[in-house]
Amino acid sequence: MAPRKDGPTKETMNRGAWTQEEDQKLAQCIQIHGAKKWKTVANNSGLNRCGKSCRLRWLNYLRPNIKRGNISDEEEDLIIRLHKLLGNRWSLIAGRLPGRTDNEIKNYWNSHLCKKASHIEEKPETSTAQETIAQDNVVGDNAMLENKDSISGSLDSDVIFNVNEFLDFPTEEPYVFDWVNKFLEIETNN
DNA sequence: AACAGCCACAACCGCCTTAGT
DNA sequence: GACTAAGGCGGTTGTGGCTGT
Repeated sequence: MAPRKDGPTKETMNRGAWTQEEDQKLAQCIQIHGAKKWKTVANNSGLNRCGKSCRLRWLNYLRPNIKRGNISDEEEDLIIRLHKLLGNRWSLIAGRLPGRTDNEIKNYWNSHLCKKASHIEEKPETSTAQETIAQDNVVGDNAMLENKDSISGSLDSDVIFNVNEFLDFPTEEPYVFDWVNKFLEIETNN
């Protein structure tokens, strides 16, 4: 590692909850520099925050089209199913839920659904074939993701499906639940 | 009213990946 | 190809608010 340039250090960096004023400054700076160059944004915003912190604040709270709170039953169900399929890949799961962030889903999972899901696990009679399929595919998830440019199937499962269909659906509202329905159809057709 | 315990959520930390030189 | 900085992600922690005693 090269020696660090002078600048705000961990000790001098502003930390903790964001104020309205900071949010405004950040939003203005992102308008100018874009929501990508976080180092530049952090340096030019006048905020004594690191790029990571700015990024997180923008992605989770200031970004347009963010939905806050009130996760619907449908969304909850979708999260549970996606989690079965993808595991703790929060950003991927969030990508299937328009307006929701990975942090929000992660928090929601840890505080609400974790117990709920484990409770469901304890009742094997309620688990369905599609859940079994999902479990199988979680195992091969990494490999599948690496090959997501090609049509691939699960190695150990009888079920063959197109990874692109699972990961590259449009995230506009009506399509999201179609995606789940499509997923469920696999089980129905078996 | 005061306190303790619990819960939800915002933010930070550390690791890994990617892009640039 | 090696190295560095920055971005991205998931895990974890800190804290404020709520509820029960």
